[in-house]
Amino acid sequence: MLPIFEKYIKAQSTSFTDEEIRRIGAAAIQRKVRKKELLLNAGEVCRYKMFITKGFLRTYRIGSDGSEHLMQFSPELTWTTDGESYANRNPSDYNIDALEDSQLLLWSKDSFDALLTLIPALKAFSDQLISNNLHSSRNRIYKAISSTPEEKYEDFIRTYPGILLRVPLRMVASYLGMSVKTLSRIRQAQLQH
Amino acid sequence: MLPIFEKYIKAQSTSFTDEEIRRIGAAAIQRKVRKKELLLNAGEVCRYKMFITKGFLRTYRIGSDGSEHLMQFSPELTWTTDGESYANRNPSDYNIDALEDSQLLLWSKDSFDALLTLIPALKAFSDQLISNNLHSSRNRIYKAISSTPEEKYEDFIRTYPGILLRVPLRMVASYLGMSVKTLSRIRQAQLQH
DNA sequence: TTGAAATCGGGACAAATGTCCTCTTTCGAA
DNA sequence: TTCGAAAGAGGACATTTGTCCCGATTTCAA
Repeated sequence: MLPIFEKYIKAQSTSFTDEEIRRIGAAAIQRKVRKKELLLNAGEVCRYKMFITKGFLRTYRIGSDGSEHLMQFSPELTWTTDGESYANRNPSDYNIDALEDSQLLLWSKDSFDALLTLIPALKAFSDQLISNNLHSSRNRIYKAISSTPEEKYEDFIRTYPGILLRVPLRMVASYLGMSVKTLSRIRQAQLQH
Repeated sequence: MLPIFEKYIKAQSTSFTDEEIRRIGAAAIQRKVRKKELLLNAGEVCRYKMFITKGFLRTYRIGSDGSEHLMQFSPELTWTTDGESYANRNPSDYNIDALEDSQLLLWSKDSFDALLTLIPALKAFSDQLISNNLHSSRNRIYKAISSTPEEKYEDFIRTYPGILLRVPLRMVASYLGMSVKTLSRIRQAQLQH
């Protein structure tokens, strides 16, 4: 798993020395999970920042009526955590589980914080990830309040090509905030062309 | 304006020395704007971080069909900018204008960046603001994909009491991603209780 | 002060969306 | 392999939501 992570880091930023990359990787816990395995249970504190070297995770929340609402897809070579719970050691509102057998690197807050002070380039990289995250969250809000279901679906397949092939439609519908029925109607209408 | 800002900063964080607060304030440009005045025009680069000492701003985006979509309300004692445009000096997709006569403090990226390196407490404070922003954005996404219009409205008046009294209903409807008609129906139904 | 524009509620109607159901196919665990 | 569960399409129907009107009131700028 570490070679995958190292290759990813080098592709993302040229600011790291090889020694720094080695230290970051050395601080990680390696973990393999099977499909459907739970990595974070709502109510628990999210103790780790996670990097997915292989596989596919999702982050979702259970509504008061018991329904699942999918907040995030996390394919390989992306990061995930509940930042709020991780930073403040609060119980999380979210669940994270594996949609496919996956391989992960985990950093506890203590060890990651130590790396951040030790390696300024990591702090800059982490800030950049947060900034990107904020930007894409704003875009998602904009689409959620401004687009029709058709537009949301088209935007989804444009922005995340490939995800559609890996997850059930009901998860895409949940992510987009519409019923499976609406999504399947849209797809049916598009077959007419 | 500066005394208001200084009082705000002291209330938010005890990590600043008086001298640091003075320097931060000294780097700001003071600006007064009249209601309806435009502070950022879509297509322009957002050159400033803004702090509202008095008044009320909004951030919105114009859809391809010409409709306004309200992304953010910014009352007094809050910050606003288009972070994406500000950080990368890209043309912005957003407009920012004044909903009331307002008084602002503006920092250009160059002068704010200088402050960030000079004053570590400011970097920590700024990181905290971004973290809060990301957290509330996630919550807004969750509500957008999981709540009925009624729930969105009730959550809005719970989360932002007071805003409803200061802005036209159509802006609240736009912020929540529903038509004015739907919002007015919900309000009508609530009068029955 | 006055006239134009904006706000907001309401009615009527059409369109979109959700729920509930069935049926078929696929998937997954024993 | 086999059996039960999940996925996904589709029909029927009710509900919700949006659009297009109108009219009364308020707001704003000349």
